[in-house]
Amino acid sequence: MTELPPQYNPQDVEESRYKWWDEQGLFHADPGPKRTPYTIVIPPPNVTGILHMGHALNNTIQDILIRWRRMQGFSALWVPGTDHAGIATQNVVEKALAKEGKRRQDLGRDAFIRRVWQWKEQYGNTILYQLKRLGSSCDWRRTRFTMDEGLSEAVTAVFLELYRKGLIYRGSYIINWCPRCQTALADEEAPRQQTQGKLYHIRYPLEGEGSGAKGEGAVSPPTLRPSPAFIEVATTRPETMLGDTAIAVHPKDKRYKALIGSYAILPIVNRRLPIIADDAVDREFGTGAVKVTPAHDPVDFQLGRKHKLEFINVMTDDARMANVPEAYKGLDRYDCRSKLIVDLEQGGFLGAIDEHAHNVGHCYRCGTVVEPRLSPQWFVKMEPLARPAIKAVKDGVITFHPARWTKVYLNWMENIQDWCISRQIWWGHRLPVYYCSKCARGSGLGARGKGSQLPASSPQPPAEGIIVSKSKPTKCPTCGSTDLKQDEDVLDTWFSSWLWPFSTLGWPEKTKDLACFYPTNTLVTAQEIIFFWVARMIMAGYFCMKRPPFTAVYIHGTVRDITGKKMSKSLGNIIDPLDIIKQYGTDALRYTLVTATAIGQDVFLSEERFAAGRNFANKLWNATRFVLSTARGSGLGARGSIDQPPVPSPQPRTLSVPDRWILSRLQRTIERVNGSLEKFLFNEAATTLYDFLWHDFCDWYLEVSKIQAVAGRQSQVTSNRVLVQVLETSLRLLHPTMPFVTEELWQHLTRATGDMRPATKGAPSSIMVAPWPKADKKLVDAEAERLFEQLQGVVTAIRTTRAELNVPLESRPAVRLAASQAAVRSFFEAHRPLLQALAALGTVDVGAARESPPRAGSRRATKDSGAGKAKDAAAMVVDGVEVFMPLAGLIDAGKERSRLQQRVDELTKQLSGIEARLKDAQFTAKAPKEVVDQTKERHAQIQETLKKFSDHLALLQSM
RNA sequence: GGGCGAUUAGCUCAGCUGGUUAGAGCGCAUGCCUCACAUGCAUGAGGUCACAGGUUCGAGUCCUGUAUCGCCCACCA
Repeated sequence: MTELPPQYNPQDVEESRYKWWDEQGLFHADPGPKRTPYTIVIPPPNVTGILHMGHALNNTIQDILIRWRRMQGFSALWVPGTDHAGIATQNVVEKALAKEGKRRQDLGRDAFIRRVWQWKEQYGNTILYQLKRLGSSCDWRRTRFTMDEGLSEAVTAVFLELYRKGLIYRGSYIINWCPRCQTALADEEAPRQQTQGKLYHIRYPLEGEGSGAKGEGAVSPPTLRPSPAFIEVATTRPETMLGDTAIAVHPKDKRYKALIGSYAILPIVNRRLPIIADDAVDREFGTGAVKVTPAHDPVDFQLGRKHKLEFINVMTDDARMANVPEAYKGLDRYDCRSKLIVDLEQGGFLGAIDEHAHNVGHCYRCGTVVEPRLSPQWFVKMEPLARPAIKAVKDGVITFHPARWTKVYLNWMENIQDWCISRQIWWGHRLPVYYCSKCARGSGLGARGKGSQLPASSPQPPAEGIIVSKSKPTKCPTCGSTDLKQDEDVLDTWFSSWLWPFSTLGWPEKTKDLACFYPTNTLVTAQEIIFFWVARMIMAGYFCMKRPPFTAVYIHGTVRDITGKKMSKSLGNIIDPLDIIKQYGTDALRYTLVTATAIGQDVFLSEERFAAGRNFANKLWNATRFVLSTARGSGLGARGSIDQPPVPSPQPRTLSVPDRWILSRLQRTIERVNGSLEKFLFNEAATTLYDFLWHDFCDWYLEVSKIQAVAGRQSQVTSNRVLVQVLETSLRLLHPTMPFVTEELWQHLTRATGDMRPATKGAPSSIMVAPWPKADKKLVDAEAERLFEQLQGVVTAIRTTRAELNVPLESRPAVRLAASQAAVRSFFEAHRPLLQALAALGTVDVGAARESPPRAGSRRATKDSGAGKAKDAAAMVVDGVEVFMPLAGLIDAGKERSRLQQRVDELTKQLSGIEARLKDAQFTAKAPKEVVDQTKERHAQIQETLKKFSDHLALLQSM
């Protein structure tokens, strides 16, 4: 056994230890009937991902759960993998291409896709390597990618099945369109920028109010003398008025109430526009009346659907006017705007023009103002899918932690919108949809974005010429034509990740893995993707598997910097987990992340906090060094001294009070850690162990053991056994949180003491598969805890006084202790050497408490002067003068008793009062039912509390 | 506008179903290189638990309101 260096250096152990775990196959889980499965699927990071603190927190939590369950004996499987992340990945590769001066169009679709795969092979596993640095114990043999063959098959299978059941349909949708790049943009690709614009007020004459307009197409050219009876609307984009098909007002708006249901006339075009009512209209803004252009505005689009309005597309791909009166045809959108302003002015339709700042989407690539645009897309009808997913959560089949997310989830699910699943990019799962050019001729289906005017909003019977098929059909089933083209679009990234919990286990094949590990147990993720991912997985789980994908969802907080901002590159406030690992070690990173976050609360991080984790690891390292050295010194090494694995309990009769105390504290720690982990209170589990190990074990027990070691052979051996047992057990408890340092120390400790053999023959001996500690109720020892606390109280009191009086260590003052309890007195007498050593004292006399403490010559009197009562106190002789000090711990025992007694008395009295009232027939007969119920409830409550207090009191009195 | 969260020591935060004297880490002060650890040990200072009401024998904890900060969603036509 090599000597451990006095400082823990994580760099020396982490990478090689991880490799060893992996080589030993410790991350692998086999499906089998022998053990209960416990499964987690990773939220697949983007292949383009670079590890950030969010990942670090997310994966640390998953790893804690999986390591904990693995040690508990579950067949614990953590499925890793990555997401193809359509747009993000395509962008990365496009950027690389741009450096060569090429665009993806220059390569063509197939070559570009090949290029993306190349990129993926080369860089796509970066994030997975980084997860390994975190210590994640994923089963890497099962690593999946959302565009794997198997997963792609799953995607197609689901699409086909949804289509067969009428849950997939084609319809129109508003997308962001860049007229310059000629491409559709995702919302995140069209960031909104504060822009100074103008708000134009336009007057629409009311029909039948004596204006020139008397109905559709009745007046042409537009009248130059509008009636004073008009409705005024406001817009920032006047050119879109050419596509208006309604005017909307708020249903409760008094100004317009009378107009609802009547019509206005669209100036210039002279179209009849119904005046409709909708809550979405803001009465305060502008004039309170809104022009509705369903084909050119997202909100208007929704209104258009809801009120079944006409959708008129008035622009071409490059944002020139089309489908409009001759005078405007072909004009650029801004030229059209200028011309319209002039024409409206001339026609007397123009009201005020106000300055107006608003947020406008701009193309992330060229900065052009994007144009919302109607476009044919594919949708999933969600409502039928949502029903079982709502029920599962309402029935508690799936639970959210913290519970408050349940409401958020249900609220969204109950108002669910259909899901637009088609994306106009190249990287992704291509839609299994084919068009027959012959059948589809003239319907415009093959051509995207040429001003489609079909506002389908519900499932439609399969249109002619559309074939949904697993692979390309040889000919059109309707007309027999062989001229078939696959849809150009790919599916939304989430369309593959919503299948993740079962597609990674082999679905649609019926695999052993699927039978064993599905449904999974816990899903760990952040709040941002509850809708995108969590909700959809639940729906897919019920649709495909008829069972929930998981039973618990743990939502952790967002990692923020110290000022509360989200960490992001552009803000420059990133703390890179890999830097922290390098500087402080992985365990420090994990410990700090976990302790920094209470359940579901956001995490605020500053770099200094990681030092605490590093220090803790180092503390453990040195505690183990000490325990090893004593084990060697007492001949405990080279096995034999400890007989039965895991670690036998030392013989109770040889145990001292401190031995019993630390063992008792250990049992409580085990229970607390278990309870915390069950409730997802990872911070509590970690700090419980920190407090126990640092303060109870190192600060007190370790020091005590040094003294016990010199007291005699027997106590030395016992003490060493206890040291080994407590430390070894604690390391196991801490392993899920701090895997590396615990494994390292556990290896040294078990090898030196020879007490740990693999549970299964032939299995590698690793803390990863060592049994999870169980609390031994027999070792819970309230008496020992009480007595040792007395000792701590005395030692602390003496140390405090010494510090205040500046008594140097070398001068070892004599002390007289006065204790009122006989048990405490005999304990002190038996542990005199302990007191002497821990408080650096000379002689220690123990006597009964006196009626009143002597005052003569005292420099420091007790503040408390409850004369006549026995006082627990200590008198220390400093420079020939006796200094008296109250013993806080001892006095409190008495104080607490009387306080408790008082409470018990109070409660008893109250209880009998309530009982009397409940027995009173008049009360129960006459009082309202709720009052009686309330009284009963109160009765039960007090009874429970009383019992708690009485038990505590009885315990105190028994000592 | 809708929803949610927070407000506890100088700083960053714990405090689960109400019940001993409200805790930790960092920082600060004092004394210690005590043979596991100076990434350490001992001791200490520092809190009207945002504010105002209420429920209760008892409130940091539960209820109502106010103020401030923050997040998510929708969005100013």
